[in-house]
Amino acid sequence: MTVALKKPHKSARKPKGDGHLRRGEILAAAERIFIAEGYAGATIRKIADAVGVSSTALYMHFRDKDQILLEIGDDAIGQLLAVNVDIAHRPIDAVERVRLMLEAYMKFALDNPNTYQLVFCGSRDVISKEKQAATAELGDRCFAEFSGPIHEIAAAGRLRTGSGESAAQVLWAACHGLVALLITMPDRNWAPREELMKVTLDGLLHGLVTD
Amino acid sequence: MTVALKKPHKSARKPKGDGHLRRGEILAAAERIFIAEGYAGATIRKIADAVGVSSTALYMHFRDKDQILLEIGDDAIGQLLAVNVDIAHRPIDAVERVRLMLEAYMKFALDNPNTYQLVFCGSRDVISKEKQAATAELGDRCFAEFSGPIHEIAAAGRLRTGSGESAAQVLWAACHGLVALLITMPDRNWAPREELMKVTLDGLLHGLVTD
DNA sequence: ATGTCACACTAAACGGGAATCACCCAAACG
DNA sequence: CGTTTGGGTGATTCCCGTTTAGTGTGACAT
Repeated sequence: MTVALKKPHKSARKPKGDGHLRRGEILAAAERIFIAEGYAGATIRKIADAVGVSSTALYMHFRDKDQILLEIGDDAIGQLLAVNVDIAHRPIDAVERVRLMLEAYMKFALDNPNTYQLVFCGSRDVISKEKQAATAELGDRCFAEFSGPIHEIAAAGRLRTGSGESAAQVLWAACHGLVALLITMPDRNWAPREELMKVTLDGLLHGLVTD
Repeated sequence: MTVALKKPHKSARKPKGDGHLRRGEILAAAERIFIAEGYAGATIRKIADAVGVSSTALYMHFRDKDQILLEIGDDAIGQLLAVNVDIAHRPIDAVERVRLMLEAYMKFALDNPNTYQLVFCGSRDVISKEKQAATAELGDRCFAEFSGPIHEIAAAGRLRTGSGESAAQVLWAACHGLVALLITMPDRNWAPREELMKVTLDGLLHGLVTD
């Protein structure tokens, strides 16, 4: 057809993404918007607009909105896992490794509040369970890395109370609670964050572990 | 009144609610649905249907959906506050009062997971800040009641580290974290709940308070 | 060159959410 | 009676995620 000669491309269409390039663009735009505006703010249409593509196009590359955001969450947990693995290999006391991991965890949460909420506060309302398979698996590995040094402590008979497993869960939960509250209620009269983190870690580690 | 003798008016309309009776009906229906199906499940239309009234009618009695649910949340916090006040007046050691309050808090959360999430995990996405005035105030009083015995402990010089305020915040956060995780990730391999709660309380209290 | 095939993409629509609009009806009051 | 008024309503608006049906284009076989 002569059409191509008359007008180069009257369509405002984006050129085809070579390979799976488009998928990456979508993820990048989605992450940017999600980080800035949270779950509800990151709508399919907004993401599509940012990429310069129709909203329908997102469904070529992702099953649904949750899959996009969960993939972002997976990335984030992946980073966390890497940090934990790194700390796990350091030749320092197990208690110190535990402390470093928890500090990194809380720092991550406070630096990425929306992503943290998505992954760790995702109510059953918002994201259905089946979709979280990959995320949950990464989370498990993250927790396993964290449990390592704690089981060392337990094996050394340094645990004052409870099993290694419950100690690990309790430590995680305490840190989760702190950052979750700081994130969801930022306007309360909180003591300085560093002090809260320190009191949490010092208090619990001193309470759970004999030296 | 002859009204009652006349025909019951073929209109499918509900008879006028005397006083603000209708408002209570709406709250009751909303609470039932919300407890069973969570925030997203409790839609305006569903609540209206349950009451037997058009969805528009809800806006006669409430500014918007969030006001309905927040009122339910306020009720719940009110109960929590009452429990805390009761415990606060018991003639027992301050540490024991703290422990009882936190146990009651966690029991409340686990017994009312949806309500707990609404009030204490409500992301900024879901419920805008301004609307939470009453809820926040009740929460403050609840926390103040909880802080009382902790400041007693601090004043007695029994605090191992940090201020009374930070100790109170950390204790609250740790318990919040535990129940929040139990609620949002019920399928993980948790240690028994009683053990987790015990380890959290024993650990932190032992770590923070000298005896 | 030419058919035709597959794919990346689109516009339009659907169903369902919250919220609003313009009305309406019956009771109460004078 | 007429008027007011407060508790209602159905239709509508706007936005959401998602689906459907169709389209332009590049690649490849002929």
